[in-house]
Amino acid sequence: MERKSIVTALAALAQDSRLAIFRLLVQTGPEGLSAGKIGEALGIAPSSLSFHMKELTYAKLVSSRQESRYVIYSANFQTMNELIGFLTENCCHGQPCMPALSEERFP
Amino acid sequence: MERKSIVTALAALAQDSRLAIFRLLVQTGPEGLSAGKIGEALGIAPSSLSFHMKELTYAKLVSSRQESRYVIYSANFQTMNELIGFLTENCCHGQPCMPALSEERFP
DNA sequence: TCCATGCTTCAATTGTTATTGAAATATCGA
DNA sequence: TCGATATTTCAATAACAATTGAAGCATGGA
Repeated sequence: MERKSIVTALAALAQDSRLAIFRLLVQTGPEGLSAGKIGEALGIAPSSLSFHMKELTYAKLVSSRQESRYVIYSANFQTMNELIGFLTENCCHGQPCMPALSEERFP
Repeated sequence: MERKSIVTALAALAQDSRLAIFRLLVQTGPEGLSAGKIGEALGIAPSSLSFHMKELTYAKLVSSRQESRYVIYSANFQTMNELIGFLTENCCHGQPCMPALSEERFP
């Protein structure tokens, strides 16, 4: 993942509604949620939601699939990981620095 | 860490220069770097750098200390971790989802 | 085929952010 | 004390992002 894509992903997450959407989808898992459910769960107007989903999709943080007349969105876990990896890469010259923080992060 | 602080931190990182600054400081470790060194390393003008450091400081992603006439900045690792924790919290309802990703992230 | 539902697109408005150069402040060494 | 170095502040400009409501486009059921 290149630096430009990382900035795009961070910018996509750096917004109240989108951060809430992304987290909801992360917690929901691969089965995802329809646009309608997301909007309802978070109190976001349809056109506004659509705008935000487009940003998240462009940043490759979520994927969508059509299911009859619903659009189902789900989190893209790989992008999330590449993001985290980028931020922490080669931390402290690779020297031991935070032994307490290496617990399992993904179940 | 509250959601508002998370958005602030993400917004601080969602910018080319600041992401580069933060990464440089993460890789440098606790000893940190002076403002001048950072600007020189990344080709950022002093006033612009100062603006960005203020953003990163406000977001608690970096800390600074005065050392004679230099200002030394260093990454705030705790904030970085809280950020990562927030994004991945309760991933997939807590069900196993990505066993391959649990390798140590911090040396 | 027609209507209702689910979602997206568009245009306008408003607010926020980055960059620049010049000026200010503060510390150090001669 | 004076000049040089290190950094921050300020004001102006230009670019970008979020929200709203109305209109558009599919899909599915009566």
